[in-house]
Amino acid sequence: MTQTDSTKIDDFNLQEFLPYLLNRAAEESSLEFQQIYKDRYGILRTEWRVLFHLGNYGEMTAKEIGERARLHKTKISRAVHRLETRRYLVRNRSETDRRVENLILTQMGQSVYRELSGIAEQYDAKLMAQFNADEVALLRKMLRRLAHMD
Amino acid sequence: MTQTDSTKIDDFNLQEFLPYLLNRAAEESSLEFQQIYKDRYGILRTEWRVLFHLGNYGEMTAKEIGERARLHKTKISRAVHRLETRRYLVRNRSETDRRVENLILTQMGQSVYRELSGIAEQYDAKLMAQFNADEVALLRKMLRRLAHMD
DNA sequence: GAATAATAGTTGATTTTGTAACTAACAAGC
DNA sequence: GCTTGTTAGTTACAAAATCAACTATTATTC
Repeated sequence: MTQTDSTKIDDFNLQEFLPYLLNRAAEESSLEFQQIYKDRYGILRTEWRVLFHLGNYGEMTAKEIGERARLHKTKISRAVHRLETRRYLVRNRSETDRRVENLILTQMGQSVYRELSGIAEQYDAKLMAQFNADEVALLRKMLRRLAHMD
Repeated sequence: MTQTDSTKIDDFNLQEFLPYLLNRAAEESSLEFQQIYKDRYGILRTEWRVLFHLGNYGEMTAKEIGERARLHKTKISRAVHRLETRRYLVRNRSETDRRVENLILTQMGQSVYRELSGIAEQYDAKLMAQFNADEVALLRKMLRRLAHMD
């Protein structure tokens, strides 16, 4: 099927459409890493995000994680429940506001986080290796801007 | 929660981790556009991808779409079914191989595609406007590489 | 300080996805 | 030309995501 096919409608080029490119790159670049935490620890994408937020930033509440990771509270709630069941974290109800619970990684959770963040670092290095340092720095900057993380 | 918090475990920085950045940027940059095709035409992400492949490349089989868009055949099958129900496309069984069906956008499908691709183009322009042309060209190139699209 | 509104988090119903097993058609080997 | 293997696409069942309604607690307002 070529560009000159009679059924081609307009001049829009999907291959250049930024949201599509971003999604394809995100899917592709996550695939391998995703497989590792799924196969090895049986955790899902959302659980990975929660685990990494706690490991990376330390003790937080569900709400704080939701804001930082841009995850909906129901997703967080279920992810926290599963991580708790696996004994990767414990909840600590706030003394000052009994609605709030502080989430804390257990020894086991920390150990899983450390192992996975090590693998993540290696994986990241491998991805970056195909570009030069300036390019990677610019890429990160642009992605942070697009993600409203700056 | 700061970096110096006692519960912080290591030196890994989530904000710099490429797969995470790519996912966040992809989610964020798709959100607004996604809302449009969802609210206006009631179609899902996978259906959007199938529709755009057919609109952009012309008549194709489910298998070809799957390869190009990196979508699993069950996803395609269901998306095609729904697009067919909405009368956005028709199936045309191949004469030479009765297993294969060529997928063709109807007038209605083409019209929806044209409207959405127009919106997509505007949206893309808006996203790019926050960077200069060189930066955008490099970003696209790097994303295509990461997505194995080159 | 009682009534109302707002917030943190959970639960349930529905939709969507993922995995595997399936059907139908074609291809290859003998 | 019949058995075996492969391919295109579908379907069934389980797992996960989404959305709205819910509980419990705190904040606000009169």
